[in-house]
Amino acid sequence: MVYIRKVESVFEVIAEPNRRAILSLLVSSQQSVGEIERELRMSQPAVSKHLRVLREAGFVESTVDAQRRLYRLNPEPLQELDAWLAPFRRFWSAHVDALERHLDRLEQTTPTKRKTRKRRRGPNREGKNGETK
Amino acid sequence: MVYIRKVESVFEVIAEPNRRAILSLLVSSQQSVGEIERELRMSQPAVSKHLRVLREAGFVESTVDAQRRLYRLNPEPLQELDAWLAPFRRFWSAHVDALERHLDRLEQTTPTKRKTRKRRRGPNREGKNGETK
DNA sequence: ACGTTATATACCTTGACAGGTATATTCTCG
DNA sequence: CGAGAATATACCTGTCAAGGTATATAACGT
Repeated sequence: MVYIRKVESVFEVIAEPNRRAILSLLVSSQQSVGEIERELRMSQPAVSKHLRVLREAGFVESTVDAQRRLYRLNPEPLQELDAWLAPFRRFWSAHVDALERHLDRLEQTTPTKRKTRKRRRGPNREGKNGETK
Repeated sequence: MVYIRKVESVFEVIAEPNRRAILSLLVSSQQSVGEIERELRMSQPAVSKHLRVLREAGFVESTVDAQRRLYRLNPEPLQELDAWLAPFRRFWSAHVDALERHLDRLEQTTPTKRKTRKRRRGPNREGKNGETK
């Protein structure tokens, strides 16, 4: 029975609601297992198991503090997710632009009160940083 | 037998690799089921089932073209995901900044060649749009 | 050294999901 | 109308993940 090391993808890891809760908790500060257990009202083994998954996928790191383990966030996997989103961001900005052009045309042909129409914003966020992974 | 409408979370939907592949395919243009089937080399029922999940979760919409159904992307669920990422982005930008400050201090105390050190960038992207969702 | 606290792991059970095959449905065209 | 194309659905099955209980491991304080 050859053991295949199960490398869970970023997506599978964050598919689990409790794991997302843990991540959201850690975004403000590091926490011990017991603290997570209490704040999220999960059983201790459950917390430990989710932390293991998160750790093996690189979402969190831990340091030892006597009997406690302090877990803290590691951004890389979520940055990967962010990178994955890039093409879709381009997609939806393109669509917002199209909609705006459409509204602009409507406005031109239908000269109504001509009140508030938000100004177009610059070259659509996610500037040249991010995305390059 | 009361049917509970299973509303899959954005995260569960994109946890499936084939579904992500479909989304990536649709980002460039709309496609029929048959086209997706061929391009991704999946069975037709598999494609239909994934499309059903994607449709019910709002990731895609379809229009009828004779016997075909053309599926196209709908950005909202992915925008939700983008919004979920916001706090974590703040987290990792903060850390990049901390790292830079650290490096700056190192540089000060160790006056070496003093060559290229990138300038700090402004208030960390994802300007006041997005996120408010 | 001992009891206690904190965390990890083993084992088991249950439920969900993804894929396959077969079939239903719907449209087109001759 | 009938054959065939395109898509959806039903049913079945294997796999796997998540949670629970019990237990192991390790470090603390006395």
